[in-house]
Amino acid sequence: MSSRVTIADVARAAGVHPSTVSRALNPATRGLVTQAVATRVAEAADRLGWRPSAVAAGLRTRKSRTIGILVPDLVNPVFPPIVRAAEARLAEAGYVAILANTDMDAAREALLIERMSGHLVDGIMLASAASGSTSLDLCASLGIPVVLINRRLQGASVSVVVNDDRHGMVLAVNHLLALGHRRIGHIAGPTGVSTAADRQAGFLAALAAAGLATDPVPVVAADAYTAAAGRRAMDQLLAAHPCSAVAVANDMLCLGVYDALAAAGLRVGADISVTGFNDMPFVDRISPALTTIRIQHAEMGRQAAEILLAEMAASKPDPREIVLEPQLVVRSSSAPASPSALPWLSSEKVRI
Amino acid sequence: MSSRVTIADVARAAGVHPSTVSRALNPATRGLVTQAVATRVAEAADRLGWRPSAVAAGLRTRKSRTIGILVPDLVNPVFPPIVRAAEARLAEAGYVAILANTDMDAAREALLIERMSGHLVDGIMLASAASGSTSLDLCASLGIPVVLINRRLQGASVSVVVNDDRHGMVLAVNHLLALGHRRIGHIAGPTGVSTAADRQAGFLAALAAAGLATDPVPVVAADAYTAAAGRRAMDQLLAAHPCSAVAVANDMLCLGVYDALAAAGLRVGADISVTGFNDMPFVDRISPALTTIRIQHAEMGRQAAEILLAEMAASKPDPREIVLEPQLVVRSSSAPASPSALPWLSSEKVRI
DNA sequence: AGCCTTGGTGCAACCGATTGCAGGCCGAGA
DNA sequence: TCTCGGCCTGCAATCGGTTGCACCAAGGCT
Repeated sequence: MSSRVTIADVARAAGVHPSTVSRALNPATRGLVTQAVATRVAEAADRLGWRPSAVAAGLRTRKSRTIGILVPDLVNPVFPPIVRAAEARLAEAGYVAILANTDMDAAREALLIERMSGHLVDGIMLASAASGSTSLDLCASLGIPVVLINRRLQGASVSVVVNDDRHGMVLAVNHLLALGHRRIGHIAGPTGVSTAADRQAGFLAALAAAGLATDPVPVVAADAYTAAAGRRAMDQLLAAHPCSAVAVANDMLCLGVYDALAAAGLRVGADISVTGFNDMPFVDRISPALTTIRIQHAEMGRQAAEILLAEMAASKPDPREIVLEPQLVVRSSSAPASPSALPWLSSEKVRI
Repeated sequence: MSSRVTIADVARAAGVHPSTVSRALNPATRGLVTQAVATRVAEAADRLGWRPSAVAAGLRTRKSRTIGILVPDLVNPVFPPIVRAAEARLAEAGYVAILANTDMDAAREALLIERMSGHLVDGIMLASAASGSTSLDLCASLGIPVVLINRRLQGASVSVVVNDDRHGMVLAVNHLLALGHRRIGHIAGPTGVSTAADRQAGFLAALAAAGLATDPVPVVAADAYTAAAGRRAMDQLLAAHPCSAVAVANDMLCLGVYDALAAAGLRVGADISVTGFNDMPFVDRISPALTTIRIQHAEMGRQAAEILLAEMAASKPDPREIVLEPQLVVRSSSAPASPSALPWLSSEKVRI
């Protein structure tokens, strides 16, 4: 009971050598032994209740069938679907996932990577890597394949799975344009983050394509992807750039944007239109329901797992880049622009 | 570069035997070697860039400094805070967490547990164990300490960390009573789940304590903790038990309850009051903001980790039961009962 | 018939750290 | 000065599979 059943026990029971048991029990090497022996061994194994020791095998093979997943903060609703899907795909392939939260702390991240390396993880999925992070170098020096999720990183020669953030924002802005809006503001994400940069680029490109002036640039950058930052940014935008619609870089920011607009006495979806980005859970339940850009979160996790599995099987690095297409989801926070409904916009003229 | 630095390399560099290196590098055994040797070894170790191999150590010690966390579905917003807090506490103690989703599938759960056992997990945290599951027996036979989170299990002799569900529901009902409601319904969770049973018990107890009749019992059980199930249950409740307030067993159910009430033309927080349970993220953002019972999710994860750490250190099982206190959070979905605002309640009389 | 190939199995080293046991050295007590 | 005990350190076995290599038997080929 207390002592584990080993292949030596199985070997004794089946009357063969331990190495034969190993070969018979491992699907990859089963072909090396006679069919008859294989079945005899298999039967002895489960009669004795043998269970493979991933640890022992890992020590010898230097592979643990384990992969590490690093997210900044699992409580951020963006990550659970990613982790979920990745874990599902990995489990299918016989892998287990080690999860850890980095809290966006570089030192902590490095520590976690080293610890995971001690557990011989075969690969690491890095979600929302911070720019300027040395984690990639660390993984490289440890010889661990990496795949970045959600955020791209400058000049990184590793595989990435990201959303087409630029195009997503173009979809949002075009939607607002189609509703007749001409004065559209943008609340950007924190600087140094690829999602923020790409979405802002999409915003400007869409305005330019529509022939709308972007001088002064009606953009305010939030300092984090949080509701509080969204509120502050929207307050600034209201003061600096009167507009009838605002394309926001992130759903979480929108919560704060809603607050700022409510405080300013503006009705979202009536006096002013708002679009978000991510389609995180429950934004269809807030009031008014948020028009936003849906990201294929689960698909991101799945693809990342797929890439890592391929990369671990292959011997060469061969970094790939998967860009997933986002989708516009129209709800009630965006509505046609109607000049009469926007008295605050004409305040300048009124003053004359 | 490719070959890992081992204690043998360090031993050579420091001019001592590998076993001495092991003792010098392991904090627990450092006292066995001379101070001078310890520092010489430590210095050689980090000059060479030695990193401990948890796998090799684990093979020998039969401890992996790894624990498994099993949740039904990470996407359910209840779990991320639990997992997050547990992982944080475990990381502090030098452990890593293996996460897996069971999908409420018993076979899958068993497979995952066996796989984790192969990775020599030192303990397992089981969130929302299904009743009638054999997982506990499996863990026992594998000799793995377990702690249950969120849901209790009948006659299980393992540690648990749960919320005081009964008391939480009493808080909700008392709140509704204080608002003047006398006809209060209950939408219960799926049968066989401890949270559902305990909350329903709390509901009935609170009504009884207030001297209100519970015959017929104004309860409808949802068949799952989902919005869709909530909607169906509310439709049934509306048909069977006219009431001015409904205490719902779970926030997710409330989303469906809101839908059902909207479809029936009833305004939540005006025509009818609703209370939820869990205080999951963003229910303060839905319209109307949900009055609910806050559970200490993070604390649950932290305590579970704490128990597991203690249990692994000790040699005896000593199962503990931690019951955390919930808290009423009043928002806009609950309001004073005013007969005039509830014409639909008096429909029977109107018909006369 | 003799030789070579091929398939199947056994042998033993190996992955990297841990630990019980033995032995050496040194200081203290007789 | 001799002995005993304690403190360090070295030795080697061990954890449980994996795998390169050797070996053997059987079958095919000339």
